[in-house]
Amino acid sequence: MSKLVIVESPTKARTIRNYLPQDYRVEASMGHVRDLPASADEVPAAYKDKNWANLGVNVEDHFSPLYVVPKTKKKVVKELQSALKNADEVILATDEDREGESISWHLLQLLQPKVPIKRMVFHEITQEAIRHALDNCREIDENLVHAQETRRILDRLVGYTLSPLLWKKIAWGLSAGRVQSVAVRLIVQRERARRAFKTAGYWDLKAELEQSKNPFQAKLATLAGVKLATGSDFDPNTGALLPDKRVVVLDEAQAIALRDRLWGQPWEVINTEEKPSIRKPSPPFTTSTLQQEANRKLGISARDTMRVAQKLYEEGYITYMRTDSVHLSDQAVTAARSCVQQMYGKEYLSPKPKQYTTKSKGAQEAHEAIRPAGTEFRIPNRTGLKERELALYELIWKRTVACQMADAKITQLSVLLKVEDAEFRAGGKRIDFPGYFRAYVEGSDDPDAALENQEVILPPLKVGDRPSCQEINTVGHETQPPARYTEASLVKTLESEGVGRPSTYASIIGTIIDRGYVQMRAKALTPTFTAFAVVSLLESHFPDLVDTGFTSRMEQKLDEIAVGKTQWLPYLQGFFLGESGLENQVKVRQDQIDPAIAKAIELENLAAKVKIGKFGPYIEIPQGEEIITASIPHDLTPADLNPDQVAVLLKQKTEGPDKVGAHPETGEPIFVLIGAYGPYVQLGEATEENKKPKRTSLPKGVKPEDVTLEMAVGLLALPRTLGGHPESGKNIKASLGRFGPYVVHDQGKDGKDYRSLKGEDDVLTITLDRALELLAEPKRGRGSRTPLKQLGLHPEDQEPVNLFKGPYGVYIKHGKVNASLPEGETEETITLEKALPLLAEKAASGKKTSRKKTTTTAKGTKKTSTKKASATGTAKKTTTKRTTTRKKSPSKATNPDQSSEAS
DNA sequence: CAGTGAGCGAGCTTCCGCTTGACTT
Repeated sequence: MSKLVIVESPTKARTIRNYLPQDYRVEASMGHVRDLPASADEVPAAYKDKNWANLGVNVEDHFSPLYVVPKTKKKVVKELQSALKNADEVILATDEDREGESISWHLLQLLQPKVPIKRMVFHEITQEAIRHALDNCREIDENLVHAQETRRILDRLVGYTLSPLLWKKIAWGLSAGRVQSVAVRLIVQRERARRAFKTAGYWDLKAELEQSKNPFQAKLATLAGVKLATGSDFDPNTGALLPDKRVVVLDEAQAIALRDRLWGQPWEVINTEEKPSIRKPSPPFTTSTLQQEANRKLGISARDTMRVAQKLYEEGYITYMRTDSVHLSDQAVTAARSCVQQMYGKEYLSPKPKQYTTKSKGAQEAHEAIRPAGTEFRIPNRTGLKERELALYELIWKRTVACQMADAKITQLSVLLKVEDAEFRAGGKRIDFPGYFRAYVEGSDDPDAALENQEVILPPLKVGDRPSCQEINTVGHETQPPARYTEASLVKTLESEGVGRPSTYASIIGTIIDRGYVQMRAKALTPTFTAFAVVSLLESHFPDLVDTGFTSRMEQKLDEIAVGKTQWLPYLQGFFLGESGLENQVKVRQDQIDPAIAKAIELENLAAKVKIGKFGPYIEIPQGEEIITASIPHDLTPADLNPDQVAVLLKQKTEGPDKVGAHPETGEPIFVLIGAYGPYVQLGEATEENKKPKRTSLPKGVKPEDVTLEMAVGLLALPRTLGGHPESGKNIKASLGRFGPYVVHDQGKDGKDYRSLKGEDDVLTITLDRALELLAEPKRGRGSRTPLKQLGLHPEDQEPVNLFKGPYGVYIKHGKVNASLPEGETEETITLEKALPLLAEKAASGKKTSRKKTTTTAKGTKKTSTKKASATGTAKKTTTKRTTTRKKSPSKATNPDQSSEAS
């Protein structure tokens, strides 16, 4: 018998195993093990007919939730159950935050252990900390569990009542939620501000001066005693000059006149100022700040940052990467300080060890800040890490070490000069002591601020000096509209408002892109027409829910619930039930909202009306009696749509499409049109008998106006046969596909071998030789790398059975079936004979039902059958039987008498 | 993929947060 310890992550399990006695077995739960049913096919048969089955919460019965084990967690639960059989004690060691406490509670509910149970928490993985935790076990904190459950239920209620309203009023498959809708709204608000922004121009003067042969620069500061306008005097949102600003704004002519008037006049220094200041190092990384900095300094997306960080964590380089805490353990502080001393010397050490305090709203601080792991930090270039992993580790190392370094000491210099009635200012900066600048300077979205650690030298100047003027230049400025959000700046805003959690920042952006609310343009998050429509609806009917303050108010209540100050049930009742509750509010809106209005988007300066249709956005223009409609290409957002483009779309409909010419052989006309998937060429007109004339999209980069007759004929003739393959004799063809131009070697029943064309290739002119060259290159991507070892051919189909190395170990591959090596087998010991039964077993069990998301957005015309679950009645039944289901209201959790109704 | 936009009306979409999975068609 042994003691079973359950933690959340397998990596953590592996580490703490070393610090526990031999008779302790450590397993990982892999996060939550139960949840509300995600969709209809997860609802157990016994609940299918309940009207709340889909919601997963029985609002009428004390908001009792229906919990199921999701398909992906069945395996983990099974393993935990079998581990439990040999245990004489269970120790729940999940994280000490709201979600972690809840995971422990769910494990208890699900496993129903008959042996003693303990709850243990620790914040550091050291021998001492774990021993201490083991000696100080406690009970599960029911209040904290209630707080989590309240959060979970509230999110479900918001998401699953608002989303259906959007389906009815705007478009199929849309979504709304406490977090995503706030994110989308922020992005839409920013775009609105950009649209409303009026660029303003202002001018100033810059003088090139010289004092004792030392050149320096000065900028016009005041004119006749009045301050000259600078960028900060304009409203960043509208671009207009802020009211009540006593400033003078120069236009170009005035600036030139002033320059000419001042030219040749004597200059005099009238004041000098020296202001000492210090800069303090930024706190160590949290998930959010790491994502921001990796994005700014390394150009890595939030998702990739987390992937790389996970790898570093698993390999023991850094501490846990999903955290909202800036706390450093004592050993971390000591390690950082010893790094400073060794690498930079004693004078660079901060006088005292530094601790930072977390400022974000709603932080739960279950973990440390992200830092190099261990009691001694490994020096980045001695780790053997490469590329992104090295870059990210180095970033983390520097930031952590900088935390324990001395402040930087700077002197700001300011010299005021007078010429006629104008005053110029020269600014300088002297770094008296670089301090932590030696290790780390925080990146910034503002390029000017990135110069933080650079000196600006001024010659020694004193009052009464008369420097000579070499040159005066006029400088024009234009106010810039507020920048679109990037991943980094959105995460920053969400975090500071307390919206979303470390584990979700990276996926929030994925969600709103998947739903078709946002497109990524270079680094800028650009909202779509759908986002405009959805945000308008939510703002006018549910303003509270899409306000950033909603989450902070919720968090406040949850905190009260966690300490027992507030009851969870009345809070949910107040939120959902009654006259002003969400349920009724949605019902009322159901009748009030006119879909025609909800689907329409008002954009100023645009005669056309934009509407959200079944297949995406389209424009609508009244033309006399009738209304003309035209699709807007899917990759066009409100930011791109201007009157010119509207005119083109309109013209195509009224005057017919642009004719490129007549086909040289058939004489049929060829047109260029713009549709939802962008510009395309069409042979002949669409008529009753020829409903679908031949059409081909233009290749990327080709503009509709550049299409020649020759090109159009070539495109319409695709796919083009290049000739036979010298070995197989089968045809090689070139064509355009979903992912751009390609060549294909069609080997009949042996499948097709595809290669994408490279940048320099043209699908219309590519030769057979070049195609063969491309086909000879190995396929890109991981699926077709060279195998580690070839085991031989499968006796059934004579297809190769090979060994590959994946990120999770070596696996056997036969066609599409992958099987991992069983315990005890290695690359050397495995043979074809041993591999065959493994593959057969995998093929039998591997009838994956994982539903593939279509890549089309909300409006996508999904062609795949959505009736998978009901189509196989028998399969469904067995699934339901295996589902461990418990309906249990948390209030009953402490009352064992009532839990017998379960299952 | 397909160049539509009305609507017979079955059955479906959708939330947030915790974790790793096994790749790619």
